[in-house]
Amino acid sequence: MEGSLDLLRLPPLPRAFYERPTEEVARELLGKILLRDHDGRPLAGRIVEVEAYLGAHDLACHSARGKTPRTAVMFGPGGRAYVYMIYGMYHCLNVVTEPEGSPCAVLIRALEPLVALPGSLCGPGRLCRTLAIDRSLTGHDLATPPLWLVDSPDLSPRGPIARSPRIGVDYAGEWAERPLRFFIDGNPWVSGARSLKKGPTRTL
DNA sequence: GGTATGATGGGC
DNA sequence: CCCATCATACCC
Repeated sequence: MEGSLDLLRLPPLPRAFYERPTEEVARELLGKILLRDHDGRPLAGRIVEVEAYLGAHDLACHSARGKTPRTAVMFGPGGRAYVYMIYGMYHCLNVVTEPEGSPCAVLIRALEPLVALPGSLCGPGRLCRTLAIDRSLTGHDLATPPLWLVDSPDLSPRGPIARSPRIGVDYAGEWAERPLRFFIDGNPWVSGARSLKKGPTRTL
């Protein structure tokens, strides 16, 4: 945990970072660092895999079915957390993007651990379990503890970025094929290395 | 290497 | 009924 104290001092990403086109934010989130203060334990990981969800027209995006209590946070300003429960057992962490009224988000799919951790950060469900992230954090401002994002040019090498279709959204018609999953090519912490079909992949 | 399936709960 | 998932079981 020696390095964690330095991480805690890094300035958070400003709201303006998130209130831009979602695909741009998704790409630039690769390499950024997610910090979690859980009961005083500092946890940290570097983002290596994300998916962009482009709003009401994107049939894979939860906001495509309109504004509901669950998805309301996506309709608000950028830079807040949207956490939902999936399959009754897991949670997924999203970062709300674009200005108020444009209900878009970026799903955080995998992190590379930066400190010793009690579990895996590979996969959206596992990373939420390991970092103790659940729906109580929906609406949380991701510029403040206990869950926040920072940039560290020295600690955040990005490597070659690749893109592919998103995972688990086959029901979304044409939107299922759009290459809106972004990941650091070759990074061992990227999910889907086992039996998941990743679809066509290309480097940027 | 691969595919199949159950767990489990809230949203619509 | 639907899942933006994971772990386990079983079969090549």
